[in-house]
Amino acid sequence: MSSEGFSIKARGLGNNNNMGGGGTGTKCGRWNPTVEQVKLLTDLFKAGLRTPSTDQIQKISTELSVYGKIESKNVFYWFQNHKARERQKRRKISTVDYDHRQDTNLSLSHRHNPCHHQTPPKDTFGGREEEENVIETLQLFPLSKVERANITAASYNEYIREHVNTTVFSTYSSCGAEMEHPPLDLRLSFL
Amino acid sequence: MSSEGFSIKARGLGNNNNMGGGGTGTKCGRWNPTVEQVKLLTDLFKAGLRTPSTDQIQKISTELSVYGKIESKNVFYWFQNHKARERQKRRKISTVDYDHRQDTNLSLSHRHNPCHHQTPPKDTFGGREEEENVIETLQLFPLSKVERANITAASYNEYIREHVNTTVFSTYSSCGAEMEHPPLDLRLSFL
DNA sequence: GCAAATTAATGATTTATTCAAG
DNA sequence: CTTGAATAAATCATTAATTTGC
Repeated sequence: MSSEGFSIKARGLGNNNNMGGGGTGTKCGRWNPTVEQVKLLTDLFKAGLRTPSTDQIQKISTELSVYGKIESKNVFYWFQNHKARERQKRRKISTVDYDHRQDTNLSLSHRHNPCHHQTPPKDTFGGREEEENVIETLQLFPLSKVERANITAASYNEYIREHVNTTVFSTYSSCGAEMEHPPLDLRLSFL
Repeated sequence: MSSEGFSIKARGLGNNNNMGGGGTGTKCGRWNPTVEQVKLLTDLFKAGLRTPSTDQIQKISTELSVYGKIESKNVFYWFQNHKARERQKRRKISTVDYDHRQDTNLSLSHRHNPCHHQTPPKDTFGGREEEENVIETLQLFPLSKVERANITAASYNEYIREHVNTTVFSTYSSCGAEMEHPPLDLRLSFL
């Protein structure tokens, strides 16, 4: 696998430098959203938009470019981060609710709620403080048709190639029913 | 309303469960798993166990019996249901997607296209917290119809790596936030 | 008041899970 | 059972806030 023209970002402190040093015009550091941009993005998020499609990202990006430099990826990342951090924020506060698997909270052990996994029905909506229920003008539209995404192996190869060059892990073991799972092993000892 | 109900649990160990413990007078209609039981079962499932053998079921059952009443069949059914419902959940989403999930036309580029798959956070099962109202598709006007090209964290990443370094336009037009914010509906009209 | 030093936010990447299709 | 796709979680890195000493 010959690496092509990708460069690996030096991780860890070490490389600092002052990109954009001169500060003249081209500041290549990172996107720095203007208040208008953030406002719009936030509104969209509040309206319920969580993971915009490429098309939407494109439109949003174009629209926001009026307020300043911006790229599609910035929009994409913004939603990823915002979504994750809102969730994270929530999680920190309410350590309750249902079982909330994972987390491996070491010291989280009680909660005797006869939880029922899967209570998917219409789910009791509207609880979590985020009540920004879609505004009337916002309509949920069933977009067009669909097709299954058929991605060729090409992309996967590239993906692998990228990672192989940076980190060698590919520890796909998947031998049998059990896989490694640190904290879990202890609990599975009885099997 | 201040019925409280759930308050933040101090990280104490507490431990209660055992409601009905030995099945004494408990609502013995059907098995009502305790959190510990669900936790372990979920962990096993996550670890890859999908269809435990009779032997495994027996062991699991025995192990879980310390947390409360349980029978082998409960374990058996749990796995059957969990597996089926996880799949069902996923399918449901895909079906819904039939309306909006456009997909990438992968036959377009030779390299790889960024694709994106929109998945509503209906991860109700054990864990993801789904708070905020999530909307799969947010459309103000029925204009968009054929969308393709989707994005994904990984692929977008590659995409960026491959094609980045371009489109660095400095469209600084408005340097500041001056201008009131029009109503949301108007501001989102571009979508 | 103003910068260097420190801390808080948050943009950008990487890694780990998960479900499904072949 | 292998591999494709798509996240969400975790982490890294840089910019804005702020604190602090002068």
